[in-house]
Amino acid sequence: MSKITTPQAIRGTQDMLGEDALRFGHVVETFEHVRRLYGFGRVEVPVFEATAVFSRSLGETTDVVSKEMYTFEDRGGDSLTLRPEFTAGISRAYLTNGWQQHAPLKVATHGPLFRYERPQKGRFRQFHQLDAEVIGSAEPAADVELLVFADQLLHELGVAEGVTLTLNTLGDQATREAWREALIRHFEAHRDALSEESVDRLSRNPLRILDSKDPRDIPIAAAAPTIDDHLSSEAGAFFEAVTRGLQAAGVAWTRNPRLVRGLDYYRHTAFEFVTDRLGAQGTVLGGGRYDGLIEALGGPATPAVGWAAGIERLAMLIDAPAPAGIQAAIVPMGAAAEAVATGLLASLRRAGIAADMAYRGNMKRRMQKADASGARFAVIIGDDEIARGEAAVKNLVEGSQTMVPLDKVGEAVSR
RNA sequence: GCGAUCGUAGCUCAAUUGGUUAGAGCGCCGGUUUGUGGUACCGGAGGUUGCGGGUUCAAUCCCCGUCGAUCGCCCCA
Repeated sequence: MSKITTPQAIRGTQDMLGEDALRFGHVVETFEHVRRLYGFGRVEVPVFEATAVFSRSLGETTDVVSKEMYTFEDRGGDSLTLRPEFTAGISRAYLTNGWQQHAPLKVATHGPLFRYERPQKGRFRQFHQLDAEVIGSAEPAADVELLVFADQLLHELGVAEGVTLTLNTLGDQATREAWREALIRHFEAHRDALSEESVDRLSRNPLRILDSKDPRDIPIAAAAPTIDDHLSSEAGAFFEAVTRGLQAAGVAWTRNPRLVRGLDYYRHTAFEFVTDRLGAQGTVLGGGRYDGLIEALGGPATPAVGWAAGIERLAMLIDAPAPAGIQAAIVPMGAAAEAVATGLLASLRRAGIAADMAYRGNMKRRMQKADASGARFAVIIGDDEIARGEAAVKNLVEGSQTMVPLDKVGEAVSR
């Protein structure tokens, strides 16, 4: 007889219980609350899509597509991919459902995402994000609203301290191309002094040299031409409008001219809320304007802007939420009392009172569980109480105990 | 894909330069107390030291491999 080996969890997945689950839930609940304040409707999209949804939006040749997506064939031979981000799926839904009629569409969602990466601090293969998008508006006011939303979320989570909003503009298409060419010229001139990785980046993704961590690259990146030298007047005015909006709303920010996005469809605003409290994974919320994406999916030119935030990373930064606790724990003694207690438990819960009862155990055991559950009251029912139509209600905080008619227990434990 | 560190009870950790029966706290179960929790005391269950191989009279400890975890690099939509 061979021993059955327990299958292990997949690398980079997490199981959460207790405090971890509380933290996660608190982040999500706070997001749901704030998103309503800003008039963002809830949107639900599938966890998997045709691979083309993501490969078109990311560019077919990138490492990201070839190595870092969970892609597989279904039984019909179609290539499917577990979503590595929200934006592409929401954009696809926008097109295939005719949501243009709702433009500008303000939507928010949260849920699991999947990337085939080596796990490290704050980085998992199945991870979870909050997401907010405004699709169909080219106004800088949309960028401002999303940024103020993000800022309020971080404040309500209590993590704004030590988190800074770093902001940049990538300009319009002409700006971006001119800047890119100037950067390549600059780095090409210093090719010999760059790190091996950055020489490689030079041909693959030159903008990324700007945020290299290698000490050899940092002075060269610091001396690189900035986008401001190439900013068209329209793009400059757009950025100006965004920063004025932030000023008016009282949101603090700092300019990071080296904040970039690798993909061509990003235009204008790019931003990241960063902290130094999470090791190498300092970005807690990031996003920007992606005016070119929906066209890349075969749709009409559609301006859009959005952000996403890692739930796990936010959960690591917040203070531990207090466990919920319950109002009343029912402690029956004997079979007759259990029947009465089952009825009382149901009526308390139907009245909106959080109550619980152990499945089994003697009185001592049940009292211990009542205490451990954080209940404020224990409702003790034995044969004596049943005979009198009463229950003994014990205040577990103060230790005092009174007899209460069964139909008044709800009031007694609501104080 | 690469590098560093680490795998001992359900959890957090001990165990002398390699040494004979691998310990403690917490948790769990029971008792002191068959109708009263939190504090206290007593007892109990629970281990192939991740797995496989090697060196040795002897391996939790040293060596090799493998699996896993953590942190970092790469990447970051």
